[in-house]
Amino acid sequence: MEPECGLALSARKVEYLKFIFETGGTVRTSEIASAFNVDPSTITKTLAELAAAEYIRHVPYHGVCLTKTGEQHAEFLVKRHRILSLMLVRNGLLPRDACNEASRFESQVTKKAVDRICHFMGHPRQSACGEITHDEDCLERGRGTQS
Amino acid sequence: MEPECGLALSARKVEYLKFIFETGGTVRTSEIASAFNVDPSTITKTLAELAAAEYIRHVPYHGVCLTKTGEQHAEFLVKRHRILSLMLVRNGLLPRDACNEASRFESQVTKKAVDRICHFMGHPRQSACGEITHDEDCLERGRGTQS
DNA sequence: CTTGTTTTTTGGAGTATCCCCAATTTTAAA
DNA sequence: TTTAAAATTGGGGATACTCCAAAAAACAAG
Repeated sequence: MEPECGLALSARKVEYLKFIFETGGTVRTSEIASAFNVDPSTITKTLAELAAAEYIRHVPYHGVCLTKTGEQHAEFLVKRHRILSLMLVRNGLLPRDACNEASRFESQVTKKAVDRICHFMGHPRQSACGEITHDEDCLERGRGTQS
Repeated sequence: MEPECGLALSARKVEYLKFIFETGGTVRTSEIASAFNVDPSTITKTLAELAAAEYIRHVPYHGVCLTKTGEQHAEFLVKRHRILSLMLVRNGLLPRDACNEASRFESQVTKKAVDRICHFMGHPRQSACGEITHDEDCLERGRGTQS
């Protein structure tokens, strides 16, 4: 695994991908556009990039859905957000603020770091903004493995 | 105080400003360029922007030094880095990794959040990467003040 | 005090990531 | 089948980075 694993997507793309994941199924351009208050044409362009990277399948004029890869990655993105939010809450922030701060910086935090924080916190199931599910990687990591 | 206080500078500018602060006195373009492994012309341009924002004074062909504002801000930047690094160490990361992760995302963390984390951690004097000094704002914040 | 080396700056250009508007295309409902 | 809504395309702009080549300034040595 590359050391910078988890930094492939920009902050904005992370937000869009999480939104698609959480909405579920086929998501329309207009849904994303209004959720983030940006012009639909901006969404179309970003979706094209996410599709090129094979995170989503885009049927023009109909909407997008996650690929298998996209879904796995989105699971990580959501977990990362929740682990970081929880860490902030456990370090003195209000849930709402924790969530906002995390959204701003989470795209810059590696998977390795998230797994270690997760392990340190005892693989919690509940965050400030939703449930946390744990993958194999995460459950293994953190004890002796400094890689 | 604006809610987004602390987000004025890009990640790169934060790094440059911290470097100028930590080097101290008058810093030359070439010093910054070699420290970050970028072309000197890139530094000249960024310094022009930092000078326009009045964080530094730039005497062409001679170097830059911090303004009063720049120095105060740099103190905050260094403290933010150290508080976040320390939080990561206290949440399971190795000091080196904590420092690297923090450098990547710190530019997106508000002063408000830093003050609360700092308060929560008991205004520590020592981080993974240096001493921490505390300002008035920080010592006041966090108890009841949710602003 | 002038030549030659080093440092810095200027000007030009490219990439990436955002964003919006206007016009066109497609879909879907009346 | 006409028409309104949704989506896309094409064009353009902003910010934040980056580098290279050429000009300018500084400085040291002779």
